[in-house]
Amino acid sequence: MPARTTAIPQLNSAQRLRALYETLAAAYGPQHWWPSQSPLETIVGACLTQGTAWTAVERSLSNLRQRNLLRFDALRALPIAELRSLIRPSGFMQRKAATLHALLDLIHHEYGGSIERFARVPLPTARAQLLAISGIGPETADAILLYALNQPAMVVDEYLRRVALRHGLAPAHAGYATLQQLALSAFADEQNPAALADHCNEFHALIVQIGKDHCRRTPDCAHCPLRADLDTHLHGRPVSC
DNA sequence: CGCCAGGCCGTGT
DNA sequence: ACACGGCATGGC
Repeated sequence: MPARTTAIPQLNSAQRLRALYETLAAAYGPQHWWPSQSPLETIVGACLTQGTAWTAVERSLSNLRQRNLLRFDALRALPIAELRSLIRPSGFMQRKAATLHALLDLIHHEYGGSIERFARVPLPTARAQLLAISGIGPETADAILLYALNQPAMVVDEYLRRVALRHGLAPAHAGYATLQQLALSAFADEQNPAALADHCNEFHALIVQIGKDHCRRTPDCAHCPLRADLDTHLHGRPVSC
């Protein structure tokens, strides 16, 4: 029994998250998220992707793009019924159309339709305004803050929850805020907000990538890039990912 | 056919 | 505070 001859330092959860991040980054490389042409498109995509496969979202975005409607004023002027029909492919169209419209109204009334200006608002303020809109919950709010407004908001999703649980990094009952703090703790040494935002950006994108590849409800851990480094970096004992 | 996808809300315990 | 069903559509 092998008894490791060299002692492997016991890492705390923040260090383990950081190791997990580095492992994913090495395995997958830069993700270049969010896949969109503009902040407005990012916002629309963030709303449309709720509970929906991204391929379906692309069809909706394509509908809008073909009609040259991925512009703020044009999109806001679009009658709600037409918006519904154009975003139909991504599902939940009633709610999503209403949510999108409410969001465009917020940006119009509070920031003169300038996403730029919205992006300069302090993160907690912008987050509260987003969460006040029916249909925008914590994950969508943080996705908009991070990928459209370049704010250092860590996005927590089901994949991160699964990874954290399976690696013993969070209790089973951990809620959104707990998981967000946990993920952020990996970058506690980063004081620069812009640099922190870059880490948040990459981290969430990597989690989604590995999630799609291996962490579905029926996990495929056989070729998971986290598997090779589990023993050495994460906890020193075999754990499924 | 059944399950799932880059969630959120309202309701019932 | 948490669990659960509904919301809609399309890919596999």
